[in-house]
Amino acid sequence: MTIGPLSKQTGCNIETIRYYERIGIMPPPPRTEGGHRVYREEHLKRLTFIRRSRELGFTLDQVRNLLLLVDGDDFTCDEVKTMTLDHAGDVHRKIADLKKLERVLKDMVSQCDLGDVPDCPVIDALFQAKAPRPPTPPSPP
Amino acid sequence: MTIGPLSKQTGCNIETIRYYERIGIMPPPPRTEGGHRVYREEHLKRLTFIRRSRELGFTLDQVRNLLLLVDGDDFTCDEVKTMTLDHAGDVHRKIADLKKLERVLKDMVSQCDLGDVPDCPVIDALFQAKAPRPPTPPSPP
DNA sequence: ATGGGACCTGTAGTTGGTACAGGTTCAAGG
DNA sequence: CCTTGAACCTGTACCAACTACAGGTCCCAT
Repeated sequence: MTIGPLSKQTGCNIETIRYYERIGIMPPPPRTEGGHRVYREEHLKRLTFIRRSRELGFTLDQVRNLLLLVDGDDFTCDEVKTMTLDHAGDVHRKIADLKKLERVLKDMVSQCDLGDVPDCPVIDALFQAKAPRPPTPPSPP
Repeated sequence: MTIGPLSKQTGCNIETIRYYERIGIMPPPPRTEGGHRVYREEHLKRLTFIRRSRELGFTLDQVRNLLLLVDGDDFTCDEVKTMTLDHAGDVHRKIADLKKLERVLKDMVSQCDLGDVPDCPVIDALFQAKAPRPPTPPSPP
């Protein structure tokens, strides 16, 4: 299998495959006389693993670690589980952050819908450092 | 105000401020005889705007557009609202994607907890291209 | 033998900054 | 007035994770 078919089967760009080889995450495959890369089943498996991990949001560094575990046959399921849970935690935090963001964006826009506002409330909000609406006005003195 | 105080007041790195100037998103401020940048209130306002927009996840390109609207005094609140809603949509989609991701990661890990499994289910799942559990069989058309 | 598609290497660009190195200026204390 | 050292200057290189060429070579079907 040359690089084209491998690309098609994995959905991974040709340039990306060569990139993965350059950074040492894919092993350099044997070549034809003329220098074309020739891949076999094992490469397909490995690249699938990498792509799938990337899709799941693991960084290339994390993928490298996962591959180390896979390559040495001494890995414990527990190490893998820990890495995955760590990553799940990251994802969870990112979701929370984005939800806050969405809240703020929608709050800003909702000001636009009140009609009868003088300036653009979104722009106004952007000119404020932090806290577009002050966190509930100070309780009556 | 020199760049140091501006940095402190906005929470924006000095190098980042100079970077913003280089890419033309902050105007080049006047200088002292010796070449030090001297900022005034208007720069503080603008940089605050940029930082706040970035915190809310607008790309620098989007910020550039927002600033164009702000700079020309002919902007309509509606344009701003549209941009913000577009961005909110992006954020919404990202949240949905990440939730799916979290689901998959947790599902993989939960296989580990069933005890009595032969190999590492996470690694096994990663070797599968897409759909660790096939997505509910094709519904009839 | 030839045409053209697939492949090769190497370099540069993307986004949004950060990190130096190596040199200059400013302002306060002596 | 002079010295010191903090703050500032420019320019370049680096990060992730690719992508996009340019300019050249190879493979194989006709």
